[in-house]
Amino acid sequence: MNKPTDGTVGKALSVLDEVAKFGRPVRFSELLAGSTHPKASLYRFVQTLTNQGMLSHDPETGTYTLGIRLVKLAHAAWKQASLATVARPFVEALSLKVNENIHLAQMDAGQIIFVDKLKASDRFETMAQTGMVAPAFCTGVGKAILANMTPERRDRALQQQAYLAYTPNTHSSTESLLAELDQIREDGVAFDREEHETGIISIAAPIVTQGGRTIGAISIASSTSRQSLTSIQAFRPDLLATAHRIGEEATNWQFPTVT
Amino acid sequence: MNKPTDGTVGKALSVLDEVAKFGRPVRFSELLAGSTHPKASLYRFVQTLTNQGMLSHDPETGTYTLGIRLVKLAHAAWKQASLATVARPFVEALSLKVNENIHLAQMDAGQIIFVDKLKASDRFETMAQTGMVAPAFCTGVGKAILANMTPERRDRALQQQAYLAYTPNTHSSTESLLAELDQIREDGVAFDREEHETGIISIAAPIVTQGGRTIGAISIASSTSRQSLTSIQAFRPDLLATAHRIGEEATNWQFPTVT
DNA sequence: TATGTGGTTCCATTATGTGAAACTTAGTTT
DNA sequence: AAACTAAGTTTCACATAATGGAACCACATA
Repeated sequence: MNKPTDGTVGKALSVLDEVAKFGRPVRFSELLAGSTHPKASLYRFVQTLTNQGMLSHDPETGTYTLGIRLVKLAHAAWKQASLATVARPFVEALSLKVNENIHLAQMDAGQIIFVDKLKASDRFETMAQTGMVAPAFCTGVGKAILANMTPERRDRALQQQAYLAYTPNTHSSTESLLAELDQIREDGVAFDREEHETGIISIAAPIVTQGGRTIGAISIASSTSRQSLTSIQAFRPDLLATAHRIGEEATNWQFPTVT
Repeated sequence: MNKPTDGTVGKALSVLDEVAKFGRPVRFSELLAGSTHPKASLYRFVQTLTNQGMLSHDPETGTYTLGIRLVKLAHAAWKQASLATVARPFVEALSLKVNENIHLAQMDAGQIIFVDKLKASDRFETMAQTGMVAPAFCTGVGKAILANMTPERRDRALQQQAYLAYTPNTHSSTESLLAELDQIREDGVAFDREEHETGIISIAAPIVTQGGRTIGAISIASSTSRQSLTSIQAFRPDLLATAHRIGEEATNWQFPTVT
């Protein structure tokens, strides 16, 4: 579960994950309980992180939460790092055209991270979702990415899957998943057949640079009450076109050679 | 400029800021140029951060960007840490009622960080803005917070102001600022009189817990073409009411005592 | 006043980070 | 093709900075 922990920095950063895992303000002792580090060491980590602004300490309640510096950094990350910025116009266009929810995702440590989510309907809900994580093996975007990664990376990612049975349709082993991945690679798109959440389906396509690197995926998601696995097939051309355009754009989006 | 750098962790984290500052994918040598660390040390930091997912390395171009792990963490931060989550319903309500842009901000290291921004008009632009930073001394939210901090914190924050003249109306010294802060504290609301950006004005109120701690600010922002410094006075009651409600809510929002 | 629990500090030990310098590519010039 | 250059990577002896057991403090509750 814990990364092999490289160096002091690694250990300190892992504390951030611990805090994140709680999802609420957390006492030092609670952290200590779930931690492998001895008291004094953990204490120092928390101290350091706090006056670095990565954690914030509420003296009134004696609790820690993730710090706002993270929000600041993430904003920069979101803007510079990735897909999201480059893809925005295309995603918006697609959202308006098909009038369904669009998800844009990248992979990290075998997990899917949503870097953008546009809801067709609700005006406000949009933001709160960026940064959410989901398992790769049972989501459309996840499978689309897995199917198109380099074999080494895929193997590593597959190691990290947990195969929880979220719904009756969820894959339960690497074997069945691998079979589908082959088929997805051939077909060009992946489907979420209510594998992560009952009633939610999606059609997803990988985003590939012209150099052939898979850098993310985009999906059109809907509910079984609005669409069916058959009807969402209709989105295929628009989805693939959009994914392709984003891939192109991402390729050219190298930083302007300043020298 | 650099924080007093506590420990190895501090140094490593400062590298993240460096990368963020560029706002685009960055070469190792570029980082080295702007860094105080010797080559080998910086190299190790970058290595560590990279395989921690805090940076990401594009082997094709040999550049580094901020990693997605930050986005993941920031999501958690945004949800658990702060204001934003608690304040959401109130902010939305206010946004709908006054039909102007609402900003929600917190303070970090003398800077304003926007933790939520709701645009009255544009349906999409909302997200991209969370995490943005702005100077405290020339924004409505900034002054509202400064005016209501504890003296020690305020002094520290004032040290960190740069007093750039963004517009003709921008404060240029601590003295003039302090005078206004007194008046703001008395009045209860702060105004941005085109001090940060010409044509943009706002009315802001601090968010204070029942324990008396100022934890952020909320503002209604508009353009001089839509509103005037006089007309936005009309928002005062709604703004104050909302700020007060959020303050109350934040006070009670201690984590459920689990033990 | 005792007893316990969560939080903070000490300090001798040693593991870890340090950085000058050497090396390895890859790209450019003579 | 050889000679140069610049960017990135590895090495290694050294000293700083992290470590963690244990003692200590503050504040509850009995």
